[in-house]
Amino acid sequence: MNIGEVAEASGLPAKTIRYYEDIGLITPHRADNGYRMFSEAHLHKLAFIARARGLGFSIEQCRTLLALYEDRGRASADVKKLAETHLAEIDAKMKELADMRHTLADLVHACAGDHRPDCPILSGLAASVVSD
Amino acid sequence: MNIGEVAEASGLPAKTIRYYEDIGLITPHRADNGYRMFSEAHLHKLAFIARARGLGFSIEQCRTLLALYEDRGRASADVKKLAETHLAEIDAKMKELADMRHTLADLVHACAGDHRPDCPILSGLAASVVSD
DNA sequence: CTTGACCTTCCAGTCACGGGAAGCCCTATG
DNA sequence: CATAGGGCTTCCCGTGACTGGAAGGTCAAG
Repeated sequence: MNIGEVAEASGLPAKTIRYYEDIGLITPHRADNGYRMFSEAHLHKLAFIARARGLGFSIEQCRTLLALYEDRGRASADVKKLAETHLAEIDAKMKELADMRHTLADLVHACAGDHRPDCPILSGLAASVVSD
Repeated sequence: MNIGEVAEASGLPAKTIRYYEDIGLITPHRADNGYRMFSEAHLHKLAFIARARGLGFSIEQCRTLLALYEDRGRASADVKKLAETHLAEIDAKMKELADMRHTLADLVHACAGDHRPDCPILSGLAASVVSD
């Protein structure tokens, strides 16, 4: 398969697939004309990566996941550990966002949102400092 | 004040403050020796930016917020609108993370996490494709 | 006079791509 | 057989918001 076909089949843009080759995630063969040639196994890997990325794993985490996937002697504990690490990252981000959301929602709630200039959102951002 | 002092006082790294000058968010004066000289008003602005960034506003949103802040004739509706836009962005990100978290937590839950190689996490990422 | 802390500019790297240019390859059609 | 189109190639730049580091000027203390 050419890159266009695997792009279609995997859902990844061709640009992204080339990038993945650049950083050594996949190594397609080359036809005589220089075109990349992908096997079913390559497509399989790309789909794997696409799903892992979709779950928010970083490229380096995907690299590790792929290595574990291809290692028939892996321990599922290693995979689980990586996934739990990522889960913790997600939780941390969610908490950060929730904190932001909380503060911001309060400010938005307090703001009249009319034609007048006084605005609790701006006051909140300016915080304790008085004037300038 | 020198950059070190405003960095300390605003909580922003000196590097970041120089960057903010680069992109035109602040324009400190210069002493004869070339050092940046910050006034109280500059510090005030930096603290404002730091808080807005802390709430997740982008640099460009901060630029707009600053302009509104300094416009005595602004309408609070404009500020509120920007804040609500950002609130919606936060909600979108939270939903994305929640979806990821949900799927990932299911996979993690299903994984024994022992010395054996069979792993639902990897199977889940490999999804419908059979083998290679 | 030297040391060390501070300041300056500039360049490169981060992460994970995306846009676009310049040019080769292949197929179909007139 | 020429050409038009679509697909493929490489290469380089840009994104956001910084961060790290090198090379060098400045200042106050001892």
